[in-house]
Amino acid sequence: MPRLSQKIGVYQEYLPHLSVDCVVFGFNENGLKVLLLKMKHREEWALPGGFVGQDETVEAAATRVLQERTGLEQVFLQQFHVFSDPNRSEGNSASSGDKQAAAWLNQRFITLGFYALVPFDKVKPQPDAISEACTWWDVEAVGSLLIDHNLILKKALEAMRLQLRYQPLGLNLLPAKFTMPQLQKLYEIILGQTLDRRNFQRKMMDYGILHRLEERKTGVAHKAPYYYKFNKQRYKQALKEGLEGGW
Amino acid sequence: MPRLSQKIGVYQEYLPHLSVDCVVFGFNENGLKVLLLKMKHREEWALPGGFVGQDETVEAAATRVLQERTGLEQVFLQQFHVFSDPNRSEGNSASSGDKQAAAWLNQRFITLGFYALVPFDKVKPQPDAISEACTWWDVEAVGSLLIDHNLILKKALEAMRLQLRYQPLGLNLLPAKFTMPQLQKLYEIILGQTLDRRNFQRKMMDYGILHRLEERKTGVAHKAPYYYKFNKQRYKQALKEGLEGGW
DNA sequence: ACAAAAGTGTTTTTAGTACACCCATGT
DNA sequence: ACATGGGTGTACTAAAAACACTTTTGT
Repeated sequence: MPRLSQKIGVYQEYLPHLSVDCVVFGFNENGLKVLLLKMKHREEWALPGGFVGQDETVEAAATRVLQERTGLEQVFLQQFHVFSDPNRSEGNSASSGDKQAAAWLNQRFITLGFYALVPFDKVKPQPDAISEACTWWDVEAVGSLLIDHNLILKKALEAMRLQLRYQPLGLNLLPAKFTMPQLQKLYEIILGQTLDRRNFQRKMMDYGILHRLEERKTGVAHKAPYYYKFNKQRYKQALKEGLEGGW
Repeated sequence: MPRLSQKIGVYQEYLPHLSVDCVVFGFNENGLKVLLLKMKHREEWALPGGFVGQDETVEAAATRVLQERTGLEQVFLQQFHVFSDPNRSEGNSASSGDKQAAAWLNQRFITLGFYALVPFDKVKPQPDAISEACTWWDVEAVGSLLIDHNLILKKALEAMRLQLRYQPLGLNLLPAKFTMPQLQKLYEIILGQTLDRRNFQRKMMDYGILHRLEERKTGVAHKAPYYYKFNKQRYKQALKEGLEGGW
């Protein structure tokens, strides 16, 4: 394990040995998506990540990473696990022309896993300096990722599913106005099971976190569904106090 | 914020800026207890904590801390939150005769919160080098703790309560043989509410994680309760797969 | 014998599931 | 007009909560 002299170029502004990795979930008609980066000179894709400033909270660091990759200021962020296997980056030594960068990147890193729920359409994916691409991937279609990022993704999904049991979800994944079938599809995809349309609607309405608009969706075949909005006050209250009942 | 030269005496074996704090819960007749340390030259009590070895997982670090403070090898440990406010140790500069120690302790620390569930009677509380006492405190009677340790304790309780909704609990807090009223009291204390004795018993038995012994408690007034044991196989299975129903 | 605590059983209520019916819209 | 998807209501079922009764033991 290489030891690290703390002051190496621009990296001195960060805490050594510590990184954040963000599992950014988005949602569109085709399912649940996750934002991935294609590193230069590498086959694998990776989760967007970054480091923690000397004077920054880990949440702020994750928010900053998210802002840089998605352009979004306000995101729903959730810590879910710390990954600290000393060999987690095994066989992934960074080889860069920049010696400082290589020294920094070859440290042992303990990474803090965050997951984020973001509105798919509002995201403008931006690669970072060491990446050549940044795009959405269908969660089902994700291949082999950098180091332990597959594990991090798996844990993020588990954490999100668990959270869905007792917290509302959707405010940060759906547009401001959305239809009930959209919301249902989101739940089905996250939970990995189909749900009864009619029971779903009733249960959601019973939670009291939704408000139905007069407006209906236009330009659709068949009966036009209503639009709904979240009642943000009740939604936030439910985030704190929890919902009852599971799926 | 003081910068840190990494190599300072014995501390070079640890990762800088990173600590673990353990909220160790125990349980006896009088309620839920938490293990606290009284620091030398300080008024406040503190959670047992430590640092992460250069080549150690954070779980191993927490386990090591637990082993040192309680003598226990096998403990139930759970990551629950990362505390990273840059000002969390505000007004708590360490003043030690040992300059190296002071420099180390005055770094900014991001701390990883763990909670542990341990068998109260089996614990032999051991103060560490910088503490003058290590004892159990009733969770309800805990006063003002060092830096943000009150917050860490509060979050640990919340995390434990949440986990109780979908996971079994008690194997690591109760003796091998225990009575149903004991188990119920544990649940009541953790949940902060009273439960119906009869419904509780039925629900617990329906989970299928308990096995009733022939033996009954002796030397008690009134009708003697049976002893129960956990079925460890089913218990561990339930830990993974979850229990249904909340409280 | 009686008060207190424990074990077992039943009723009531609530929440979850399954399903039937009607409505609206584009083809 | 009809196929498809959306909205509403009702019956059925399982689980949770409330409650009654009996048993045991020390005083």
